[in-house]
Amino acid sequence: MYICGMSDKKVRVRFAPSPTGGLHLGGVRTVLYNYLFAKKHGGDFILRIEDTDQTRFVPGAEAYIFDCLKWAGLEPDESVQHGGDVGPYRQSERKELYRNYADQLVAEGHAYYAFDTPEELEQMRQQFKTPENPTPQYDHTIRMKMRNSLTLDGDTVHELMHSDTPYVIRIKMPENETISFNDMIRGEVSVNTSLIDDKVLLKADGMPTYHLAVVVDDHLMQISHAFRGEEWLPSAPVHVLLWKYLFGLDRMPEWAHFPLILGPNGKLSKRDGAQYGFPVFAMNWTDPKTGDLVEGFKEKGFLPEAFINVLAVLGWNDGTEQEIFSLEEMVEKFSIDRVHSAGAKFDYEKARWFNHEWIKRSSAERLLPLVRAVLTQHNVEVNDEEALKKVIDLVKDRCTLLTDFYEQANYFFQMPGLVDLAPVQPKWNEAKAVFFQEVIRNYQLASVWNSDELERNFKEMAAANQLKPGEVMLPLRIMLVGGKFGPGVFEIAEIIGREETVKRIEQTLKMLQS
RNA sequence: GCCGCGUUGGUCAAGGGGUUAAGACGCAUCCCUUUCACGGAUGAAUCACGGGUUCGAUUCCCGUACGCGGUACCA
Repeated sequence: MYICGMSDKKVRVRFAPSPTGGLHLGGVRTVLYNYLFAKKHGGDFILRIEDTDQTRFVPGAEAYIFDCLKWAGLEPDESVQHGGDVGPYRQSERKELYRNYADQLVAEGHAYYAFDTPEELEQMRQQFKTPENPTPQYDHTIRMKMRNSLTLDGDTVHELMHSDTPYVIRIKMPENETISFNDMIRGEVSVNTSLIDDKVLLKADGMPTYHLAVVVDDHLMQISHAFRGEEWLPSAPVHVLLWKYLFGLDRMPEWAHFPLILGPNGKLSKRDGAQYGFPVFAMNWTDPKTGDLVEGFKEKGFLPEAFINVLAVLGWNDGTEQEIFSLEEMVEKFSIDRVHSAGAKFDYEKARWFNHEWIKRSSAERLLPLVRAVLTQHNVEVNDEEALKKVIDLVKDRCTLLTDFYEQANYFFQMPGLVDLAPVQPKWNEAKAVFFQEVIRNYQLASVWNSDELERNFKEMAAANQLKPGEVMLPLRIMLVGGKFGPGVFEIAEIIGREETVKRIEQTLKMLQS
């Protein structure tokens, strides 16, 4: 899907939008680790997005990816999409380039032209299919039985190529050679070439496959480090071979393959999110084809700081007990050899915990615009910014997601929508009603309006009425908040003010009377 | 099927020949709090299995099992 590399202290991320669109956890983490590595080594972070496969390209995906990364705080220093110092970057604009290298490989005997139609390939797979080998590959054992420039005579090949016959260029995998390379995370990895098929390098439409493109681009763009997901490990030997044939192994970048992020049942998928009720994409994504909306972490109420923190720690740690890292700290402490080699299961509960931690640690200032947006979404308009800040400080400890701020803060700015009388009603009596009438009178006359004073007065009155504070505290809370939650009642009263406090007590009193 | 990569509590994980095998999430109990949280304390729970090597293996080696990935004119 993507790969990253550094050259001249510039990290470039090759990024092809996935066919389903959406930017999932694994994708963001790959970018994050690349970003951290780049920054750690004092480089610039340059993002390059490609239209690698136009037939599958999802409209809008490109802008969406930039939006996600911007939200996550991984904004590129420079985004190169069309020009740039080693551009062009769009695969379609580099078509000739790839073609030349592919032809060079053919000329040097490392690749060949293949004319087999999709039907013929399918036929081949059926024909050679056995219980031991359910998916026959186009490899050294069967390539001499197919229609290609190795089996056809020169004239036929020439004729086919100059007629309209579609053809591809395939790599000619050597027999029984061991390809080994060093992975920065896993150490030496080796594979026998006999086990790998003759991968297509150039498709019938003239576009390169990932295998050819990645090698050519990394060379031309002077990439020194290539980091990508573990799903690429099996095809790495093909890339190594291509490097050997085309540019020399000594110029090959260093490799690192990151572990996969797993869902509750294996590889994390979009379905897991739907099934288990947690997001898998960074931000909301609507599939333009199906119209399906997949909820993102942002919209779910995650702080970007928490989001990247979760991701960073899912497969990496600095060796200490520290778990909460800011982006800056991660840059400082990140090292590729502390990245794990084993896949990690994503734990949504722990992700929520990280968010809770970040909310608790964030200033009211930082949270202000986000909380205001949540409230606005629920049609709660807040004019007094200072009051909102106070409220945020008061309730942030009990918010796991940003969206929780609605429930926890809305009653500071409007009458509680629903007042839950159930906890109060059974034990309600005339004595309490009388007491609250007195509270109203007292509060209306109170000379000072602050929580300490209100609490003192309240308790004195309770004592005078021979009521235990516990008996009347809960009713007061229900009156002001509407439910059994929230910070101290008197602090709430202080913030919402005399008029509003009295009004709420009166209203609830009426409801309890009837 | 074949190939590759993995395997420390339910999950994320530290450690890497001799440790009481850290810590975190979650869970349980208690304390604090006249609400809900926060906070604090305590607890249950782990080296996949079998063989080596070694005085000693969770750690090194080999098998097995399991998981994941790959096996496309997708990336």
